[in-house]
Amino acid sequence: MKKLPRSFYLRPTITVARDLLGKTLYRRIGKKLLRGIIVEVEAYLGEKDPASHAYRGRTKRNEAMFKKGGHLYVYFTYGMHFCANVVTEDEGIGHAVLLRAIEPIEGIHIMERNRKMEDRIRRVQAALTNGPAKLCQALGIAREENGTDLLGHEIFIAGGKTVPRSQIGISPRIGIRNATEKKWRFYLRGSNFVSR
DNA sequence: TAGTTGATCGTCT
DNA sequence: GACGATCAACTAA
Repeated sequence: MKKLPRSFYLRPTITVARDLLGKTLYRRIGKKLLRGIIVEVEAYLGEKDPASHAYRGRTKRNEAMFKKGGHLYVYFTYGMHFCANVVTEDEGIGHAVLLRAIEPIEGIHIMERNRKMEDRIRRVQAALTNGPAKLCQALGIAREENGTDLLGHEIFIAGGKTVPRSQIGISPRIGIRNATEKKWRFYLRGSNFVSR
């Protein structure tokens, strides 16, 4: 499976968000390779978007959002969680796509360990990665991964199944308080691994 | 099943 | 000093 080229990420953010559905997200940790299908994302359009971290321009925190498309923006929130975004469009433009959920494919045992589920009561497999912070924990993505180039070898995205238009669901984003909320959340219809 | 709350801290006001 | 692109545990019914 071939890595998506830089040009994939340099396109309009909404387009990239939709096209990321069905693609395969890879995470290499040492010799171990984790893998999952992207099933849910949200677009954040920087200066045009009051809900975006980049709405008020560049700060130390959102610096990575302004990198060239194809980098990773990881932020820390609620005092305990990390969330990962795929940076889109050209350098200097603060747009990104939040990865909200994946369907685990490979390295599931390692994901369970990362999520510290070992000694817990058996859970549905979806609980492993069906939320932006869960996904990061399962894949071992944290502060150090902020700014990672997705054309590198640690974290990257490659082609997956092609998703027919009819399989893509659209809805308002989750956890946004702004009244001007747009329908910028995209997910795979019928997937059991989408967040609630 | 729905609704509420505690955890916990970096960032921006 | 307030609060958040969240989650899990808890309560009530």
